[in-house]
Amino acid sequence: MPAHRTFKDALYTQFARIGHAMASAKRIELLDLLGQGERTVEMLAEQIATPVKNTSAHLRVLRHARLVDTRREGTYVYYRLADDDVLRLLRALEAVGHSRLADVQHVVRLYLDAHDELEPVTLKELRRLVRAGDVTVLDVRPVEEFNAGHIPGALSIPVSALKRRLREVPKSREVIAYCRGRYCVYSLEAVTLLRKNGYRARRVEQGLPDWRAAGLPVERGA
Amino acid sequence: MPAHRTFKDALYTQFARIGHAMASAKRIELLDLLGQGERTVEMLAEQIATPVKNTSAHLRVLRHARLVDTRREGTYVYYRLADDDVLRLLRALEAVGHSRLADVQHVVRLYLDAHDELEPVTLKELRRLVRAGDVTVLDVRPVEEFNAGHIPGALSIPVSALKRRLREVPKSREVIAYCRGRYCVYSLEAVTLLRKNGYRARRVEQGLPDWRAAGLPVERGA
DNA sequence: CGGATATTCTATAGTTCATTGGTATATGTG
DNA sequence: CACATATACCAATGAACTATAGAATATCCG
Repeated sequence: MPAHRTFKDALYTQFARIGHAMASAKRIELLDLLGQGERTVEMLAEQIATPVKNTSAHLRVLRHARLVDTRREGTYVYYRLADDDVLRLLRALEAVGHSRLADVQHVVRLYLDAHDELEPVTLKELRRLVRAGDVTVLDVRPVEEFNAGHIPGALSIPVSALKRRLREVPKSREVIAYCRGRYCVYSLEAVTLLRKNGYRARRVEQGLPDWRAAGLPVERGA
Repeated sequence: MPAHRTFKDALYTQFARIGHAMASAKRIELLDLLGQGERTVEMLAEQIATPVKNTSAHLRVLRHARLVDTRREGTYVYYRLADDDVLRLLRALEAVGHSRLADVQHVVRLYLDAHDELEPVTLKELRRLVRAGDVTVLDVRPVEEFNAGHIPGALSIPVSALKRRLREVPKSREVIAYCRGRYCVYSLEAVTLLRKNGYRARRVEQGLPDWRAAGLPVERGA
């Protein structure tokens, strides 16, 4: 076998390891969650609705492919994406899936677009609206995620509490809700609820990880 | 099971199909080759040193994931990347691999960097040099690839014929050799040969697909 | 139409992977 | 130090995948 063949095989085998790490639905979901910020195994297991044991095994595969890193704090192990390249890779994967796989479009249309007649707000537009200051930006993710980082000036009301805390949202201005990203349903539910109660409301198509990746400022804490 | 779980499972399963398509060394190599331009099954089989039968099977997986499309011409079937998003995905994968996998760095260093003491030329720099017009740009890929698209003004001498046709390269100016991309060894061999014969020569780190992807002009034909 | 070429489909054996039960390790607490 | 908690490792099983041989299809050419 010629030397350059050995080289190529070795090289592409390494790249294939990464492909393999992303060849499972649960693992992609894990990466997507970790795009939000670091999480413990337990939190991840709950969010992907999978036993801790399996989650741990999947995380091991991801760690082996060097897509995630860990940090220990007491008895908890926190996982996070290894670096920004990984998020870019994930987004590239989703872009291909979204544009090429008819099934993705079908699934998304079924669950998201159906409830979302109004054109969603783009990041660019959101940024402009935030600067102009004449909208209420509503972060509907769980409070911990809000605290870990959010769009400056955003109001935090998790979607689970929105109905109860509706009075905190001023009715005079348009509400722009955001959550984790393109495939997150929280902001969708929020917009549906708000409109039902007479608000003008739209959702942002992308999420906080994209806002951060675009180099826009992120605020921390309550 | 809650509805949103069904949705997520369906969605991430679709994305995992793409991951799976990229979970094999041969398939990534195929994608990399197709990044150069369209190819028949036979050509691809030869280049990845794999029986046509197996190559066809791998291509089927790629087609199923909608990463490649085909076109028939007589008895030949030409494969090509489905769209530019796929090339971006491939590059994102390589970027992660390159930055995160120690093995990749090791392999690359062994075969490429060792011969390449001089800093390789970046695309941006190459563009400037081309405009200034004081270098010879040398395309060392096979003639068919050159004809399918090349950097305007480039001289075409496949690396296999370079030794024999050395006199066609003017010695007065620096030579910048390019080929398929970061992991292509042609330009490396060319630079080694040129230097041995008293030329000032460097290689471009990226390749024609990257040049094209950057929106720079491509010339066709001989 | 018949033969030749390029490619794909079908079937199968060998291999790899996800899942899961059992067990081990690491850290904190009393 | 014993014990509880969170996580990781090991092993066995069944499912899924790869490589490959043989048959089938599609197209061209005369």
